[in-house]
Formats: sequence, structure tokens, C-alpha cells
Amino acid sequence: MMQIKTGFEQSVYAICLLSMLPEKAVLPGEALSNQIGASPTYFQKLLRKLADNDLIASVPGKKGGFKLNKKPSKIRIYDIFLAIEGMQTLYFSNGVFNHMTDHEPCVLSDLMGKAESSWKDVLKSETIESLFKDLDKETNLQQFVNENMVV
Amino acid sequence: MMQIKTGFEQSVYAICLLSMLPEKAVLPGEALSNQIGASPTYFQKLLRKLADNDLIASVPGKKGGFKLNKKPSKIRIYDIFLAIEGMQTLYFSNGVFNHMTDHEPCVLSDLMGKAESSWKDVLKSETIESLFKDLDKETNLQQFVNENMVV
DNA sequence: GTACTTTTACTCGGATACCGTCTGTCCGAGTAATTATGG
DNA sequence: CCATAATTACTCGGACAGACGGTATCCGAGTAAAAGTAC
Repeated sequence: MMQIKTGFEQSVYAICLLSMLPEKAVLPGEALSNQIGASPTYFQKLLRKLADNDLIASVPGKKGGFKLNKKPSKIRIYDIFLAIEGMQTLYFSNGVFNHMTDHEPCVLSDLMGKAESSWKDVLKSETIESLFKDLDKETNLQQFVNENMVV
Repeated sequence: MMQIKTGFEQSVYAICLLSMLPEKAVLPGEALSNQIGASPTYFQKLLRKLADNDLIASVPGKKGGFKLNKKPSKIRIYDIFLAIEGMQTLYFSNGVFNHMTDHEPCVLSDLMGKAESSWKDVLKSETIESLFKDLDKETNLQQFVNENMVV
């Protein structure tokens, strides 16, 4: 369907929750996936992608879990997209034009590249902090974090 | 892989070829798919999508085929994208946020919507004419069109 | 030569199959805090 | 009380199954031009 994975939205949400954690505290992956309504084992794989990209830190062992690895102001929505969706572009030329015309580079690829850059610029313009600064932290979200955080 | 279909690039290419047709002439679908290197029967389904969106006109019967239904200056790249990929957005919220916060509308959906608008604006800014105006029409492309067009 | 029929070469639309990706599930291994145990 | 072992609750990572969309293929139906046929 040519659509962004739901895992992206879930990841943004998870990082939003993690941004409400006090220093040194973590949230177990299962608590996160339960809250978000995703399959626990699968969502942990998404969390690992976020960890591999240094957006969050994982703590193994008992009392383990996940926490932010950067300040919310340093985590752009684009970074989350990149971690989940990967680095490949929305449009990838299959060389249909090159196969006919020796015209390099392809004018369509240029246009699609410009469009994609414009798209990414918007995602780079907002961070977790700027996006959720007006989210009332005193709601059940904060309550959930307080009840499920460890140490 | 969250990528635009190859059918999109092929469709742009097909319309580019059709724009080289003289008035009243048509190109059979099989000639187009052969030139583009796509599966003939499947590519005809793409051509039908373009026809359903009034970008091209189809002529049934012997000596039938396809031709443009609008002037190349009136066919935006965005129109082709819409015809092939459909109207749904790149990002569709699964309501993960709404499920927790009564915060409507979702701030993430807003951001993604802005990004998508920006992306689409670029695709709306170019037409088949503007995109291919510097394409040398005297190449083997024009030759192919001349050899395969009907009536 | 004209009227009619047949053939031909297209488009149209449905049914189906293949394949890769996303999602979901299971299982074993590693890690660290807690608890239990033995002196 | 202290050192060590066992348990517990997490993360890590691979293997695998199901669902779905994009691509590909096949077939029959509709359409219109061309070719053939009858008078």
C-alpha cells in the first residue's frame, strides 16, 4: 500500500513515554508494548532498532528496560523514521529511463529526490520535545510511567 | 520496503512516450510495455488506471491503443502518482495516540501531513512538458514512437 | 460494387499464483538483581 | 554474617508462520477495423 509502517507511529509514542521518565529510571519493553497495544515480542525488535541507532539505551538483566539515550530536544522525528524505516529512499529509480536514453542523471529521479528532501526537512524540523511540549504531562500517561518504571 | 511502486516510474515513462505522438495517432499497450520492459498484461492494468483518471484515452478495437487525453503541460507528475498509487496518504495514523490521550487531532498526524503536503507540492510543480522539455526528441525514442504508432 | 459475414488485433476485467515485506509468535541464550543456601 | 549458588526478570537474536500488497500470467468478453464472401 506504499505506506509508512505502523511501527513508526508506535516508536514515536514509545519515545514520548520514555521522555517522561525520571533520570536513571527505565521502562520494561513489555510495559511499553502493552501500553501502545502492540505485540510485545515484535515491538521489542523495534525497540532494538531504536537502540541500535542510539536513540534509546537498553539495560539488560533484572530491573532492566529502556530509557532515552539523548535529550528529547536532540531526538528528531526524522531520526525515528530513519531507525525504523531504514535509510532507503521513498523513490528508487529502476532505471527505466536510463535503459532508453543515455540521459544521466534521470530527470524524474531528480524531481523525486527534491520532493523527498522537502519531506524529510519537515521531519527534521521537529523533535520529541518540540512536538510534545504542550502535551499535558499530568494525564494518565505520566501516571502509567510512574507506575511501571523501575528504579 | 515502504517504497513507491516501480509502476509509477513506468507510467511516467509511458506518458512521456505518448507525448511524442502526433495528433490522432495511438500506441498499442503491448508496444509500450515492450519498450518499457514491463510485463505486458500487468502494465495494461496500469494504463487502465491512467485512463480511469482521464490522463490518457484508450481506443478499443483494431488499430486501437492509447494516447494522451490532455496536453503535456496539463499533466502533473502528481497526477500520475495519484492515478497509480491512489489517494491514500503516506502516513496513516493507527490511532495509537488517541487511544491514550484525548488529544485530538494527533500532533504527529499534523506533522506528517505537513511533510506530505510539502512532498506533494514538489510533484505538483512539474508537468510532463516541463520535466521533459530538454529531452532530445530526435533520439531513438522518437524513432520508436514513429515505428509503432497506429494511424 | 455493395451488403453481409468472418477474421484479426486491439482494450477490458476477473481469477489466480508468486514473492517479498510487515507483523506476530516461539524459543534459547545472555545479563544482572534478588533470593536462597551453607559455613 | 558472609560467600556462593540458584532463581527471577529482564534484553538479545535467530527461526519461522501468517497476512497482505505488488507483480505477473492466463482466460474470456467486448470493440472496431480489415479481409473475405455472396449476389
